[in-house]
Amino acid sequence: MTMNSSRRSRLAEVARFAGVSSATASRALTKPELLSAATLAKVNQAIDALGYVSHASARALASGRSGMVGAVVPTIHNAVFARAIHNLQMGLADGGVQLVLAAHDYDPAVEAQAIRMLLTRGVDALVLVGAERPRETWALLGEHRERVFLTYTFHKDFDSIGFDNAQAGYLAAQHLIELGHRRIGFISGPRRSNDRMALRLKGAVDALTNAGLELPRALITEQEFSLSGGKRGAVQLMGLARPPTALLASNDLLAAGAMHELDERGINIPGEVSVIGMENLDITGFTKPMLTSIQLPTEAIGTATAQHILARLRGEDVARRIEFPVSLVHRHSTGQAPKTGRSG
Amino acid sequence: MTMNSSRRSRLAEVARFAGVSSATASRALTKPELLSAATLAKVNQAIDALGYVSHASARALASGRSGMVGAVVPTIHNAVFARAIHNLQMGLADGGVQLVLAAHDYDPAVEAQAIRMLLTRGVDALVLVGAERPRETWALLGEHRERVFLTYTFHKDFDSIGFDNAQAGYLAAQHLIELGHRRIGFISGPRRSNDRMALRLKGAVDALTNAGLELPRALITEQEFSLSGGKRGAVQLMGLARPPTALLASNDLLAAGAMHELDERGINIPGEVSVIGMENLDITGFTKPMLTSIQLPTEAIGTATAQHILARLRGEDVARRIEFPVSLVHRHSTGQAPKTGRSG
DNA sequence: CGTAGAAATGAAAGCGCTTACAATGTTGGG
DNA sequence: CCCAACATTGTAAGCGCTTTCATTTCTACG
Repeated sequence: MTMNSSRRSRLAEVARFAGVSSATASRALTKPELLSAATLAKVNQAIDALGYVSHASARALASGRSGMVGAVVPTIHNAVFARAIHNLQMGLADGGVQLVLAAHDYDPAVEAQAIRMLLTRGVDALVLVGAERPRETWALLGEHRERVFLTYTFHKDFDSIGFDNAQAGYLAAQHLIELGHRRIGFISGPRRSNDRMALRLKGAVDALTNAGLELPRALITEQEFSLSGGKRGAVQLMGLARPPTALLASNDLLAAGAMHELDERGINIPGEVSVIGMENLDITGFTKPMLTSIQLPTEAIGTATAQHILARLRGEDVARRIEFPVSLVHRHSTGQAPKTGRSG
Repeated sequence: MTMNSSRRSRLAEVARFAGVSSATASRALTKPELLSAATLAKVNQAIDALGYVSHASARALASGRSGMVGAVVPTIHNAVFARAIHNLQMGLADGGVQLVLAAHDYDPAVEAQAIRMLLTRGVDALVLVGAERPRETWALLGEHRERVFLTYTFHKDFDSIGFDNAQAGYLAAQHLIELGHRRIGFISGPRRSNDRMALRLKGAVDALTNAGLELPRALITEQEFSLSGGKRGAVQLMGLARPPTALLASNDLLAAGAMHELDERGINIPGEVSVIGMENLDITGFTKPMLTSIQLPTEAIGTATAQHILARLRGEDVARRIEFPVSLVHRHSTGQAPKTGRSG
C-alpha cells in the first residue's frame, strides 16, 4: 500500500515509523531470523505503510554485495546461447539476483572490455563462455578467481559448467564412420576466439584417426552460424573435385543450410550424401529428411549455472566442475555411404 | 599498469598519489573539462599507476545515477527480441551503459516482478515491450514515467519506439486479398499479454473488412512461436471442412512450420494454398518455395532505443515517439488464389 | 531469587564516491 | 594598481544502507 507519492522513503523512516533503530529495520530485510517475531512484524508493517523500496546501490556499497551477476556471451542470436541465458536469467531471478548481459560478437577486445565493465560494476559473479581469450584478459580474471564461472568448456582454475565438445565432434564423426563414410566434410562455425569449434573439430579428427582416416584441410570449411553459412559451406565442399559423402556441421543451422543446398543440387540425402548437425534444435524435425544431430545440454547449462552460482553466493561448498553428457539423436539425414564413391 | 595486487585502491589514494583533493580526482573521472590539463594528467597518471578502478555502487549512491538500463522482454528465444536486445546492448555499451536483462515468458506477474526489481535496482532507464499489462503495473510505471521506454507499440504517456503492428497485419492480408484469396487462415502467436498479436490480427481483419470479407473465428488459431506451433496451426486450419486458400502467420517461424505441414499433405504452395509470414527472417530464403513475408524493423528498434536512451540521459530533448515503417517482401510462397475453391 | 549466557536491539562508524559551497588563484579593464 | 569575474581546486557533508560492538532484555538453572 504505497502512501507517499513523491520522495522514495528511506530505511530510517521505516525504522522511526516502526519505533525501532535503523539497524533493526535493516536486519528485517537481510537477516529476519535475528529478530523477534513481534519486531519483525512491526517493521514489515511499516514497510508496507510507507511503500518502502530499498536502494540497491546503497545496499551494495554498504554490504559489498551487488546482487547482480554478469554474463558475457558471444552473441544471443545463436539459439544455444539464447537458451542458456534465458534459463540462467530465470534461475537467478528466483534467487533475487539480476543478470547483467553483454555480448561481444566473437571479438576478444570487446569481450575484455565487457569483462572489465562488469567487474567494475561489482557483479557478485561473472559468467563467461569458453576458455579462449588473450593472456591479459586471463590475468584480469585471475584476480577475481572466485567470482568467475566458465561455461561450455572447462578450466582447472575456475568453476566450470559444460560438456565435452570434443566428445560431441567424436560422436558425430563416429556415427558417419560406422555408416561407411570415408570422406567427410566438416562445416565449422567461426573458429576465431572460439575454442568450442576447435574442440568439436578435434573430436571429429580423433574419431577419423582412430578409424585410420583423415580429415584433409580442403574438407574443412569455416562459416558463420546461419542457414546461409551452411549453404555456402555445402557449395564449397560439394564443389570439390572429390566431394565428401557426408557433411558434419557443427550446428544444426549450418546443417540445415547445407541440406538446402544439396537439395537444390538434386543430391539425395542420405542416399548420396549424409548430413549431421549438432545442438538438436527444433529445426531438426523440419528438414527433409529429418536431421540427425548431437544433443547438447544447452538449457541444462543455463539452469545449472544459475543454481551453482546461487549456491556459491550462499557460501555452500559445491563441485568446481559440472559436466553434462552429449548424445547422438539418429534421424533420417544420415545413412550408409553410397557403394561406389563419386570418384576414383 | 596495475601495481598493488590485493586491495582495490580508492579514489582517495589516487588523489593522494596525484597530490590533489579527492574532489579533483573525482572530477577527473566525471567532468574532466573542469580541470586544468596539468592536473588532469597528474590524476590520470595516478590512476594508471595504482590500477584504480572506480566502484560503481559508490558512484551510483553518491550521484543518483546507476549507469544501468533495464530491459524486460517476453523471451530472448524469439529472434525478434534476440536481435533487438543484441543491438540495444551493443548500443548502450558504446555509451558506457550496462544492460540488465529480464524475461518473463509472457507472464504478466513475472513481468511486474521484474519491473519492480529493476526499478529497485535503480536503473536509469527501463525498456519494456508492448503496452498490455495489468493496471497495477501501469500504476507503478507511471511513477517513473521519465525512465520508462516502450518498444514494439506506442503509448501516449511514454517514450515509444516501434512500428505499426496493425499495418503489418494489414499489408499481409491486403497482399493475399489482391491475389484473389477470400478465405484466409490466421495463425497467431500467443495473444495473452501480447498486444502486438492482437494488433496484427486487427490489421488483417481491417484489410478483409475493407474488401468486404470476414475472418471467422474458426479461421484463427493461436499457437506458440515455433516451427511446431506453425505446424499445429496448419493442421488445425487445413482440417476444417472448408479450409482456407491462404495462411497468414504472424511470424516466419509459424509460417515455415505451416509450410512443412502443407508439404507433408501434398498441398502445393502457392498453387493450392498461399502462405505469408512476418519478420522476414533468414529462414524465408530457405523454405520451399521461399517465403513471402513482412519486413519488421527489429534491429532498428534495438539500435534506435539505445540511441534514444543515451540521448535522454545526456539530457537532450528528443522525439517522444519513433516509428519505423514495415513493408512487404514478395517471394514465392504466395500466388493467385486457385480458380475454384475446394468447396461450394 | 540471583546470575551466567543467550537473544534481541541500539549506537555509530563507515562503505567509496559526488557535489554544493567555499576558497584561492588569474585575468583584464578601468 | 585595484577589483570584478572567471577558472581551478579544496572542504566537508552527505548518498542510504550494513555491520561491529556494546548494551539491554530474556531464559533457565542452581
